[in-house]
Amino acid sequence: MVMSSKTAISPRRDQDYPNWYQEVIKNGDLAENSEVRGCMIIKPWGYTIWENIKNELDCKFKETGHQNAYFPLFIPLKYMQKEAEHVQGFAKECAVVTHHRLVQDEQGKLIPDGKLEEPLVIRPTSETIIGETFSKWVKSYRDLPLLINQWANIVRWEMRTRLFLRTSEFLWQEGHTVHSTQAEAQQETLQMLQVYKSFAEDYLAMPVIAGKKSESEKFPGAVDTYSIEAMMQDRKALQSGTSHFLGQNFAKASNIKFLNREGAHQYAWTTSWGVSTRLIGGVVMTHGDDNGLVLPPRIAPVQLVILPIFKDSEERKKVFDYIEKINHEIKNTKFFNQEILTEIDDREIRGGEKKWQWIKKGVPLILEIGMKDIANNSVALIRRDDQDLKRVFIPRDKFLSEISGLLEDIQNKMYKRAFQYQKNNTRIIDQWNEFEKFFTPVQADKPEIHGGFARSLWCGELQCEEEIKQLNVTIRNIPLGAKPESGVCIKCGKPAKLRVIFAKAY
RNA sequence: CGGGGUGUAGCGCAGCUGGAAGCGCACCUGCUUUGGGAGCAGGGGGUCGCUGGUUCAAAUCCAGUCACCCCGACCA
Repeated sequence: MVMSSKTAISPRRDQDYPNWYQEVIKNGDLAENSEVRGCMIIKPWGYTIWENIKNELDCKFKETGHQNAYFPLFIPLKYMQKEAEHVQGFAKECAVVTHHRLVQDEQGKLIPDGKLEEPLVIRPTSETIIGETFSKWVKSYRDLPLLINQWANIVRWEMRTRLFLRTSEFLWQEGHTVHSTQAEAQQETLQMLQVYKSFAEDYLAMPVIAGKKSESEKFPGAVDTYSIEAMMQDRKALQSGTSHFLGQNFAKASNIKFLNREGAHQYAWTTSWGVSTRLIGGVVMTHGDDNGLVLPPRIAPVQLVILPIFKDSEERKKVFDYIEKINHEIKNTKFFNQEILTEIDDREIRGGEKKWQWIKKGVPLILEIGMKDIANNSVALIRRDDQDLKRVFIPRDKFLSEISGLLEDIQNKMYKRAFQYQKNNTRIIDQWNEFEKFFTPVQADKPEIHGGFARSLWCGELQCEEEIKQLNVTIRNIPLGAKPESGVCIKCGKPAKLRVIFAKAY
């Protein structure tokens, strides 16, 4: 079939970004919508990416002293009620279980029966039930710090959903820790934020801005919420991870108390932090191009795919012999101390289509091997991060000695490109009219890609924040480590010291 | 909950002035092809959302009902 457009994905990013996103996921075989409203089916290619993310993060959590545990999916209604702000924040999006069996009516239809005394809420997050548990585990300062992580699914009944970015059910990890002092809990909060930041940058090649959330954007029940914010290619911000200092709010709500060295009862200090399958959406929108997904080598399910090219069974045998040897030698080299993940695609599909499938799946390196290569003792290599997808013929031995470096180079270039994009679309703005113009599309009916991150001064008042929201722009965070400045608020003109990130967001 | 729209093959759709259920993609078989997305030939696949009504005859007309989508509201 002749493609009507030159790119593998249609529409292109500049034509219709949200639609492009959906198409990349479909063509990249990451996930699909399920029959269950708002829920997604994560397909093997997408799930392996999640497993890779999970494995790496899990190591980092353990390196920082955390242990995994598992808590119930069902939360008794009365637990939810314990922290006032928390209830308010989640009440509107809870799935509630009210019955515990099914019976058949006269027509043979199944109907719920056996009403529960107390309804159960499917966890939208686990602060409450973990808090209840921790109150039993923590008796003495000797029990602290308590550093727990859970890998789980959670449910938030969202009105509008988008694959990976916002679904009713999603996968995540939630860390929950208890500390004897405020300072230690605050340090933990920032430490895990840093773990997220370096993971996003080193593994996902996704540059992020770490900072503190404004009062209105905080996690319900938290004292302070911190986030990492990434810029997508439509220049909108994606909150990619959060870390919360919960103060003593949940300790008081769940009665987490301990005896200190002086023998006095004291409420503990807690934190929680999480990242989710949303990160995959972030990878798609940070690196994807008009030919589909582009995966950072460090989380790619397959780092190099080998495509055999032959005409008949005689050639087939020769090509496969050559390929097997090369594959074996590739496996003897390492990438970040791990065996390079290769796949020989021997499916009986025509070569061109096969290649494009891998391009759309974002595999970092594609190797084509045919009779020419055997004759020349070479390989044909395509780099996925090369916009033109040029085929380069290089000597076999040269390729083998360079493969690890090639993957590293792809990883680094992907980060640099994304970093440059973020930088190019971040502006210091100190005039309201410039701010307004920055965030207003030229075509009102069909907005083009516009805006970005505005670093502007803010007085700290909720009212200004609310007024700016009229533009669909919110404070993403207040970057950490910023030098104090004196100036005036972008909106009201009153004295301001905080330079914050304003952006449209997912 | 308001405003608009759509339900026909796995997906995307046509058919809608009533008269034998179709097209494209995907799938299967064969032959020819194979380093930028193959060609030809053949083939499989349907409770036309559901219920009722009008009619000799309903995917088509009418009524009801259910589901989903888009724009608001809500949420980030």
